[in-house]
Amino acid sequence: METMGKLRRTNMCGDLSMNDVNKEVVIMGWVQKRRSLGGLIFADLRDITGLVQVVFDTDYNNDAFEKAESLRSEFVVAVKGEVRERQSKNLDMATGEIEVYIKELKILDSSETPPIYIKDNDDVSEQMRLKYRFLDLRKPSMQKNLLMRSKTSKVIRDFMYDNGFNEIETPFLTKPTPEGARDYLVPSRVNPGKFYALPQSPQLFKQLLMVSGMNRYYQIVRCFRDEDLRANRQPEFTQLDLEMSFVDVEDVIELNERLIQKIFKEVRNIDVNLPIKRMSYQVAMDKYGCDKPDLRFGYELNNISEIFKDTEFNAFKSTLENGGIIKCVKIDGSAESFSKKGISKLEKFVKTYGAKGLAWFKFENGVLESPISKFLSENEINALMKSLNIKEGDIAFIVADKESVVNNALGALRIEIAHDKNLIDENTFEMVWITDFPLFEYSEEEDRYVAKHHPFTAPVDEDLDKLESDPGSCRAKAYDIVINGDEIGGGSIRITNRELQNRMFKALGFTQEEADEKFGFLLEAFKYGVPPHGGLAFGLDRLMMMLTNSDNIRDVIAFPKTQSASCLMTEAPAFTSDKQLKELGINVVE
RNA sequence: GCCCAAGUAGUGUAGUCCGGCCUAUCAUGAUGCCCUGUCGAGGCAUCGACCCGGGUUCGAAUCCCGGCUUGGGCGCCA
Repeated sequence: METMGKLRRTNMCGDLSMNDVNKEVVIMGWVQKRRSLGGLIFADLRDITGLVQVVFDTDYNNDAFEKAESLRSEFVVAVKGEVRERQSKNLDMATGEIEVYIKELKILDSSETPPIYIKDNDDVSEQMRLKYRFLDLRKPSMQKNLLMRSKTSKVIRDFMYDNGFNEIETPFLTKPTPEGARDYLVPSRVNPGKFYALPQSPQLFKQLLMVSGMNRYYQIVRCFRDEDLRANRQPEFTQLDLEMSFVDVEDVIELNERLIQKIFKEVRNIDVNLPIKRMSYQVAMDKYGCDKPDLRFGYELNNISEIFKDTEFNAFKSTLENGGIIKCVKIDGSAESFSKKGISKLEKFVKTYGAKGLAWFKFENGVLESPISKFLSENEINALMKSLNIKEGDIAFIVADKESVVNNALGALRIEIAHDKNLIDENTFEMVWITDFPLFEYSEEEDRYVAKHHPFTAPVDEDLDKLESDPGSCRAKAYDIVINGDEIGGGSIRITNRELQNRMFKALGFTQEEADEKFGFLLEAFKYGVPPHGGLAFGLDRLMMMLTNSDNIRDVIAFPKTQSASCLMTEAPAFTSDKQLKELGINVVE
């Protein structure tokens, strides 16, 4: 192998163009592909900017040609040569109008045959990609994603700086949290038996920074949650976390809209019109069955409980008697595309969300078809047809169950059908703020109210009185930004009054002692003058999925974890030595 | 914790339902040779694989049981 010697790059591969013809250039990079024609060798040279064809010609420079015969894929080389206009241009290639005739070749490193191809859309398994991530990241699409992520961070930092935010770091070694996701724990060597937790978010620290008078804080920060993974969930992920003093809901939303607008403009050259639309939590649940509606298509849900209030049909009757509801989603004019087999697949689909079944009505060739029509009265059928405005070719799917199951199942079904029917345009971005979240939700498992957002979220002013009397109907000063059915960010105005915070803890079922033990430092800080404040956190990884049109979070993270939270490249997590465990005061299991 | 899908040369696959004709298909790759306008280069030759463990059977890539790994989903994710 050789060194670069005195050679230094004058140009990047992908930047060369007709403007460089006849110039002498030095470029360096990886051999994408060598094509030998005997006395003439072509090679595509790759660096982060792209590919350029280099030519080794016996008639031009025989020394370079002879060395080039040993070149193989992924060898690292430095070449000096002359840019020439091509005889036959390759218009599929960004630099296809030119090529570089090589007069000096230095082979800086060789390479074994790579276990995966270095090209996009290579069909290689996720397992191989992750094990050889350093090679996977050589692919243009992955480099493009990571560069876009880098640019997004820069746009964010510029915006935050220009708007008076201060970037302040908060600890990674912090205190286990009682509510919320499972913590990743870190044993303390000098405090045997005690543990730090990695932060699920810097929530309390950023609030304390407001108490400190830092006015506006932000951080692009890693957060950790020891929960099961999904296509858009990693155990460690990155948030743009921000907090502002002396603000209410409108101020936070207004600032963040401008940030979103700027990101989409500068990163993707997409115009986002402000203000972004708003929707209350209640409306979102009623119409879309979830608090992160995908608004790129219709298929709204309809509550049809009223129609069946006196029904004799047992399945509906008992549902209503037990406090459940009946909702449906109507699919316009495509009844014929739903075969019996297709419908039974959808039924199986909704069952994964807890629905007991999926009823349907199909109106085709003037005939109403339904597996349950014989159980319903003519009045009920007519009322249903009328209220849903069912026309020729329509089909409606119905789920009857308790409200959460109905919303869950039909909310997912409308998305599933939209996907099946290819209704979703990947290049549109439908954004919506979801507001007026409930402050609490009831946890059957714990038999108490838990915070819907988190325990530091302020109730809306009008609902303050109901904190004790009717917690279930209290709304929160909380808001989520949803893009294309994905929750991209969320936040709230915080409680800044010690008394109110104590009432909140009480409503959540904490005793004073528990509250003091878990959040004493916050309550202590609240004794000393707290400005009104609130903020928001964006899931940066999910935002990058949007911006890069990725359907998987791993494609926007350089070194992600697998579904079982391991890293196939480093083989983390790993067993450690008994010595290390003993030092940490952890009993060694024999 | 649960459900679903997958695991065959370096890589991607066919074969698996219905066991034997599998000495396992094809593509790509790698290696060597030929070739001065290729760019999905071409031609000739060669190389290379049934996830692990157990079982059924005369016989298992194929059937059964257990496990591991990867992906998707439910629960979970304040």
